[in-house]
Amino acid sequence: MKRNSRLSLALHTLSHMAGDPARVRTSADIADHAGTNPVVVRRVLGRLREAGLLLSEKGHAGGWRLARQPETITLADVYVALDESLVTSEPDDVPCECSVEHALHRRVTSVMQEIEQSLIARLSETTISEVRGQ
Amino acid sequence: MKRNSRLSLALHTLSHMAGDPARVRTSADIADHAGTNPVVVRRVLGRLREAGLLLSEKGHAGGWRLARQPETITLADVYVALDESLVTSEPDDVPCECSVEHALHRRVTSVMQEIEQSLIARLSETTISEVRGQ
DNA sequence: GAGTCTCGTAACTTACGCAGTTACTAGACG
DNA sequence: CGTCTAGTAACTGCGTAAGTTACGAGACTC
Repeated sequence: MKRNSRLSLALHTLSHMAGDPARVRTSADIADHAGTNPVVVRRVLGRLREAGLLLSEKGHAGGWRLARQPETITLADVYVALDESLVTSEPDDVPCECSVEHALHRRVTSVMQEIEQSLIARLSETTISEVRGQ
Repeated sequence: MKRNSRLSLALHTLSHMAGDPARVRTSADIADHAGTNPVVVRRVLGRLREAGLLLSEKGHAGGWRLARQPETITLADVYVALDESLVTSEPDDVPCECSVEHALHRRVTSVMQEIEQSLIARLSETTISEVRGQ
């Protein structure tokens, strides 16, 4: 995918965790299963920890585990935690005097934001537990 | 923006054309107004020509103009013509044996496609003529 | 306390896409 | 024939993200 590399890794990992919440996994284990690098895993999962979805512990027997019951974590929680966005809401950095461009930008941005809300609403209908059962 | 650079250029140009459909514009004129390069303009508008939205003519007094009445061209037509896509529908190139990943991929792709259809439906409610009037 | 295991993070490399640019060809007009 | 335009190939530059290496900070075992 494109921007969904992080999202795929996060969802994949959390879905597995939902199947065995007690198990603590190291970033090396996760990276191995996902076919990537431990540092990449820590970068991505670090965002989920900041969002309160995961806990991480250093040292012997340390690693990653869910911070909440898997039934309470939705795909939307993960999407939002990773700051994924369709709109990219740039701060209108171009000081354009063209009224057509302004009107257009407002229109498109408005539709995009509405669609993004629909996406989040749809993603929030599925929890990371439910995905496993397909 | 990110992937919306082409879309912005296309919509901006077509909105102006909607205000004066008879006028033929050169890629140099368009590039100048949009703050970009004639080759970039031809690349982007070329896609719209392939989609039947624009006509282009070479030679003296040549240039670009609308192929249809501006009232019949919607923002969705432009979006689709540019092959914009939220899903990026990769052909599942990873031969992953992990059932969790498969279930996840199906679920996310399904939601994304549904959302993309909503986006196109919303964009099709506005024509390039209407944008001018705000 | 020494050794080991883990996360946290900085710094660098690599890959990729896209805008921009240059330069050329192909038509169209006068 | 000269010029004006689009069409297109080829290259550069830039930004983003993944991958990699390296090291520091805690936490546990002995």
